[in-house]
Amino acid sequence: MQVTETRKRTRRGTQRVTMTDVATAADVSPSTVSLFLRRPESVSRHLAERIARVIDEMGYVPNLVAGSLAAARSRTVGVILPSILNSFFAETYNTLQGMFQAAHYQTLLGVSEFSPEEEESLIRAFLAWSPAAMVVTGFHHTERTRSMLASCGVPVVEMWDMPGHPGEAVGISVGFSHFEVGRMQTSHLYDQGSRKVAYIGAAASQDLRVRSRTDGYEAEVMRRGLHDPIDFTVPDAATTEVGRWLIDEILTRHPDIDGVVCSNDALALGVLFEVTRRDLRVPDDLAVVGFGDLPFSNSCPPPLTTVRPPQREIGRLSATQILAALDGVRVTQKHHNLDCELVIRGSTRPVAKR
Amino acid sequence: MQVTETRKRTRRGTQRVTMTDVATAADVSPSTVSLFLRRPESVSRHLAERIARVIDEMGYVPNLVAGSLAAARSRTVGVILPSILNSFFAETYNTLQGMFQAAHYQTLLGVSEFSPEEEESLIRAFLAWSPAAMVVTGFHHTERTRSMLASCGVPVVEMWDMPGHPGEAVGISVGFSHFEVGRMQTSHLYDQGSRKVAYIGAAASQDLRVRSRTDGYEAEVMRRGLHDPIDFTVPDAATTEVGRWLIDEILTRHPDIDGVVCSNDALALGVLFEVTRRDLRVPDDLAVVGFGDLPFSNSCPPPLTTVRPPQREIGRLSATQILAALDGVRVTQKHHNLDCELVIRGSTRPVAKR
DNA sequence: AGAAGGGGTGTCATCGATGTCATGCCCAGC
DNA sequence: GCTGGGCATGACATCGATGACACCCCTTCT
Repeated sequence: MQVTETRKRTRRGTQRVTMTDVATAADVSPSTVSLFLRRPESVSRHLAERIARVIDEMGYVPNLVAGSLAAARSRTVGVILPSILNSFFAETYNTLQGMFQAAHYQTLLGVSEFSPEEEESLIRAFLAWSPAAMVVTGFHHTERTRSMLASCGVPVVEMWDMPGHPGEAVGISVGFSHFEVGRMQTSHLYDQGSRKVAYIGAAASQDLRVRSRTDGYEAEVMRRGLHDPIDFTVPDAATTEVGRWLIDEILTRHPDIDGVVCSNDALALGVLFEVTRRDLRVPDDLAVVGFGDLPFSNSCPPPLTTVRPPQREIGRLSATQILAALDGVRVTQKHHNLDCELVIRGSTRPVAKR
Repeated sequence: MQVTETRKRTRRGTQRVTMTDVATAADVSPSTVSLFLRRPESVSRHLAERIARVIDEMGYVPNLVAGSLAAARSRTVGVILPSILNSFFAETYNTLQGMFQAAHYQTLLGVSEFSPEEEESLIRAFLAWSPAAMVVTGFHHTERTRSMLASCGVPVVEMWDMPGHPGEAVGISVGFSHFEVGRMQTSHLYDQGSRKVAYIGAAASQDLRVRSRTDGYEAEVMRRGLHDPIDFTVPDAATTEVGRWLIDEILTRHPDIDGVVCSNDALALGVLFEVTRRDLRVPDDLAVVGFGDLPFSNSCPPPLTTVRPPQREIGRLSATQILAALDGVRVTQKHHNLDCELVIRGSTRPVAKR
């Protein structure tokens, strides 16, 4: 019967295999193991093979907590999204995650539910983990968030928006002009024949980007000068249900509108549903333009004309900027403004012209 | 001109305010500060106030990395979801996050894109951070994932499914029977008058839960014995577009079906769109039942009959179980099977009966 | 042949907390 | 007035890595 090793049981101590265990087993020093893990090419082939074999045999998993403490940084990138309820940011997130993973950084996701306070608490929590970088959505932060981000000493990207004035962005910005989106949506409706265009929006109380799009709408309406802006924007979440309800309200009060701009494709879908119920024809009686190009937008009857944000490109560029900064490359351009694409489909294109 | 303090610059050393700095400023020992942060009630009021003030003044942020290393665990819970593209899991995640936050645990989200290998890599990364607990989706893991989860020594919850046989679950399970969902969907169609019911599904190659629902469908079809099962399930993502395409295929090959079960409401929406285009009436010519009760399901024409999974309850119960385990409560029940609700709406209820 | 150079490996202090245990203080009880 | 107990506080070793630097040994150049 084997005597149980009376290893000097310190107060703590896990069963975990440590780097020292590996080093002992491979008959090298812990530094060599550490070096092997970080820069395998600077360890001789001979030892590298032996260490690799021992690591595999012992099932060694490096303790990132200890590593991060010693190095005062981690291979972790914090990402904050406002919501995962709609698929708006999903593509961007997937791109970010993919690129960071390829560079051996781990992505951690926090969801702020559009609340700057919640965002602050998430960022505080992330920073306590000494991340290598942070990616946040938009510029709408609390004062404390701004100062934390400004002073944390890691690269920060604010994505999905474009700074309206200098100093609005804390870090690098990667996004597009929501004002321009609103203008583009509205302009397109006039161009294809609408003469009285209304706007419906949702979630504006929380999402300042919706507000910018509305501003773009109003500017374009004023420029055309055919009528006063008609803006029905509510603080509720942007759902199909709310879209139905809003268009219902608008059609009751302004039965003569012949075009509607929606802050979100989910709302636009609700508009299509309600308009169908009322036996109006789209786009002949009412042209509809949305924003987001959500998964259903191409398959509803009629397919939805919409503005497609550069979701993937935002992710790609954000990750590129951060990885460059982490590699010590000096930032040449702090703000990256991308273009959105107007995807013209059946909801604004008269059937005759198809 | 003030002489720069020639503090003995150790090789590393951040500008960060440490607990020792706070202790010095408050004229107490670091242990007391630590104790105050972890159990404020066991520090005298007098000191507590002083420490709190100093912490606030100095803007001290505890270094969770150091804390986790010392404690060999962290106040972090890792959650793995298969996807954030659809809003399926969003409600569950929000509930989890909310409950963990209330208990001062931080939630970290990883997205596996339905890939067991990707899941393994995420779990490996999370475990390297010594989380307090793990929440994963389903039972479809790699062998290494299973052994990592089994041996990591923290509470593990597998959610959104029900073990089909003992040993399928590694940890605590919180979910429902997808087989039963498929059965329920199918049975409802027969009950409301359908005589030939087809099944359309997507993402089944990755998502075994879809497979279980299909099995439920087939079992019910066999039980009724009116016809052979008609199953069109494809590996593509479950989008509206795919739904249109699948129902198109089915109606071409089996024009006589009068009911269709969809593995997902997004597919069902595509079915409604395509059926509308073909001038068929729902539910009179074709009854449709979906799964998920997505945000649009109540507002499309006609509103979609669907099976609503207990999203929030899954989150609530998972968090409760984990928090109990972390509090040292012995687990009394390892498997929690919840019920889904059949939400009957216009897509299966004949208009006459309304 | 001796000096210079350089790649590979080991030593050791250190990162910033935690948790155990010792200590000191205060007060009640006899 | 002395003892004992309980509670608040402090000292100190420790968690598992990293990274600066020392060192060794072998090659190459003069």
